This record gives sequence, structure tokens and C-alpha cells, in this order.
Amino acid sequence: MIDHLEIKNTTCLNCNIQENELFRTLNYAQINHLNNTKTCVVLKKKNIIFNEGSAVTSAYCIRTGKIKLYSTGIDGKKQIIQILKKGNVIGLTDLLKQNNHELTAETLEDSIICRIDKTSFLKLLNSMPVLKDNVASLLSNEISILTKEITNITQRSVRQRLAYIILILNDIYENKITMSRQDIADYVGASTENIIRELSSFKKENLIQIERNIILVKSQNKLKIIASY
Amino acid sequence: MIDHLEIKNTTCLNCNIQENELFRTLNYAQINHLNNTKTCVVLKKKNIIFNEGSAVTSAYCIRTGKIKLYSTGIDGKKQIIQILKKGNVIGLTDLLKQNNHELTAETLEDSIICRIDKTSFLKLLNSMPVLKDNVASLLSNEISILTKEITNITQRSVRQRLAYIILILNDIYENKITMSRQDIADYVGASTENIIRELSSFKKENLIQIERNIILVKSQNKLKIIASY
DNA sequence: CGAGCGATTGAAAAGACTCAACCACCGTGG
DNA sequence: CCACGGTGGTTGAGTCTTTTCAATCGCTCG
Repeated sequence: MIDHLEIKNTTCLNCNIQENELFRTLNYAQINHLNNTKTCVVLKKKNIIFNEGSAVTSAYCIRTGKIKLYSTGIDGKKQIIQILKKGNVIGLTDLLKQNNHELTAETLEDSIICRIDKTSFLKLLNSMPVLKDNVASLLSNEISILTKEITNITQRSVRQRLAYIILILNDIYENKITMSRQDIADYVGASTENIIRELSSFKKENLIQIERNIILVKSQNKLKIIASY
Repeated sequence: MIDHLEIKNTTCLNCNIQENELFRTLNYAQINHLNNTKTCVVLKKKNIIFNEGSAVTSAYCIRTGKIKLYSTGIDGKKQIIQILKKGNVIGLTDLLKQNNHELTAETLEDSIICRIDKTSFLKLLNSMPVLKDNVASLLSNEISILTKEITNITQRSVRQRLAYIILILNDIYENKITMSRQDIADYVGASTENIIRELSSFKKENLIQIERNIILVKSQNKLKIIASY
């Protein structure tokens, strides 16, 4: 199923926990404890971590790499809901709802993912009250992003949304966006052809630069104006 | 600002707490405590409870009535994110993010709303661990609905989404939907004219019945097929 | 009774998608 | 080493959906 390689020499102690959205507030002893409950795997690009509809077995933490979270429509068309990177935790929502996965998580590049068994994770949550607060603020933040997203989609054109998504991706990819047109289209929620046209329009307008499959942002400000936020 | 009338004779003890999404697990003493920290107001239809951008001061609980939660786009166009009714809690997300309100809450009909001061609410949360778990599952559920919504919007036609929304409204309004075309349009995320056209199409197809401003669902099954879920 | 708002309808324009063809690059196998 | 096939990217043309604009209608409320 998962084309992985378990690795033994990764410890949470040398992971940048301070930048982890969930575990950043843990102290040394707690990180140590966390370390003992997790296992790490190396995943190649395009590997599925969990599939929508499958039972929730774990929470996952990204040590390196990038993940796309998407839902699949009836016709197989994908909608990317979120791109996650180093320091993000995946699968929290589904785990807390005590339900099956509603989204699919797939690596966008080679990644190191740490897995914490569901019951261990819940035990961890219950033993560290601060984690529950972190979870609540994480989830709230997620809701905020999603509601903004919905308003964007219903009220803005593909051109505007693309500008918005490029700015998000520019941040995640640290100024060197390497994402397929298909994935960008699945993120924006538009057809690939339309995305290609708008991209080349942005290029013509000197807002971005396209080198091979790398997109470089040349004018963040103008893109912001187009995205109008 | 708020056209309200404070009322003294409402107690949480005779409110249907068992059906409250957040407080349902409280025992008698806890409900009593909750009762002492809240105040209730009667709000007329079209009253704004809080406005996007304003500071978060409280959490709110709906005793009777219905509320729409929406965000406003640049051009003033609204996007309804959620309709809430008796037993729902409003403002949780913004309160937990420690930020200003990102959505506006407005009554859709005359309602009785109970208010719990922000610090009291947080104190309450901290004193009753079970509440934090409820909060987490509430938020997770919300996320699940929103992600589904996003996929719906990008992948389905207005006709399909309208069918979907009508089924949701039919549930909330208990088989007698009384909502303006404008509000339905703002919920579906489409133009009013388009919604009117699709509604009259549904009527022609005998899926719904329209009496004055009341929409009655005649074939839930066929609507489900159109919404395809 | 008149103003005004919500609902409705028609026609035209804009936006987005689909389909089809073609290109460019890359890795493979002969 | 090169031909081949496949994948991802690109472009054009036509079609469909949805929006916009404008006009009309009907009802309610002062």
C-alpha cells in the first residue's frame, strides 16, 4: 500500500518542535514522551498517506516535505483543500470527529512523515491540557481559512483566485513554486486549461516568471491587488 | 446598536439543554452555574448580533429562532456560511482564535439569544474538561461541512447546489422553508435571478411547491439525486 | 393611494469549460 | 545512440453556464 521506508534515527528532539503548530508548547520531558510514541517513515513523491473513506488510525506530523489534502468528486475530479508542510499536523479533524477520513492526503514531494497511533494521540491530548487548547485554536484557524475560501470561490473570478493561490503557494514553496498545472487547477478549483491561460497572462503582464515548471513571483503587490485582499 | 430587550425570566434550567450542541453533557449543578453567567435578549428579525471586524466579547447560544452567519465581499455581496437554530452556539471560532469576528451574525427571524461573556466562557471551558472535547468535535464537524461545501461549489452547478441547500434548509426549517430568494442565493453562492429560475424549474418538475414565500419540498429523493449525495 | 421592496422574466454579455490537436520534454527499451 | 511512447503543458475554437442589466409585476405598509 504505502511505499515507505521506516526510519529509526529520527527523534523529535532534533526536529524543530518550536515550529510545530501543535507540539510547540511541549517541554523537554513531553517531547521525549512524544518521541517514544511515534514512528517515522520516508515517503516518495505521490504517495498516499490516507484515503478518503478509510478508517482513521493515526495522526501524522510532517517532518520534511509537502502534502496535499484533497477531496475527490463523483467524476474523480479533485479539490485540494490545503497544502501542508514541515511542522503541520495532518488528520486531526477526522480523528477528532471519530469518523472515517473525509479527505485524501498525498505527498507532493519526497517527505518524512511521523505517525502517532490514534489511541496514543488521544491519551497524549488528555494528559496535556495545553494540547487541547492548541487543537482548538488550530481548528478555529482552519475554519477561518475555509470560510474565507468559500467566499473567494463564489465571489471571485478564476483570475483573482489564482492570484490569491499563487501568493499562498509562494509562501509555502519559499519563492520557488514547483507545482503541476493540474495541482494548481485542483487547488483553485478551475480547469487546467483556464489556469494555463491565466498564468501566461500573468507572465505577459510581468507579474510572474515561468522557468520550466518553476513559477517565480515578480510582483507580489500587483498580485495582491488582483486578489484584492 | 442592537435593538434588544433584555429578559430576566429565562433560565437554562427550562431550556432544552440536552439538545444543545455544546452544553448537552452538563449536569444539573453545571447548568445552574451556566445560568448564572448568562444574560438573555429578545432580538427582532434582521438584527445583527455581531459584525465582521468587531472585537469578540462573548459567545452566544440560540434559545429560539434562526441566525445566518455570513461574510461580506468587497462589493458588499454576502456569502452565507451557515444557518443556525435553537441549540446552536455562535461565535466559538472567533472566540477561540483570540481575534476579531470574521463573520457577521444576523437573525433571520425573531429570536431569543443568550450571551456568555468571553472571559466567563473561557473560565467555564477550563473548569469543565468535557466542554473542551465538545468544542473540538464541534469544530471538527464544522470543518468537515466546510470542506464538503468547497468541493460542492467548485464542482457542481448552481442547480445541483441549490438542490443540496434546499435539503439542508428543509431540515432546518422543519419542512416549511421561509427564506428570501436573496438569502437563498447568498447561501448557494449564486445570483438571485439564477436561483429564481432554478426554483421555478424545480417547481415545474414537481420537486417543490411554492406558496407565497414558503417553499415546500415535494420529492426529497429526486432532489437528493440532483444534489447527488 | 403611492412608495418601495422582493420576486420574476427576458435578452445580451461575460466567464469558464470542454474538446481536440499539438508541442516539448523525459525516460525507456531496442 | 536513437526511436518511441507517455506525460504534462499549451493553444484554439466552440459551447454552455452564469451573470448582468433592464424592465415589469405584485404585494405590503405607512
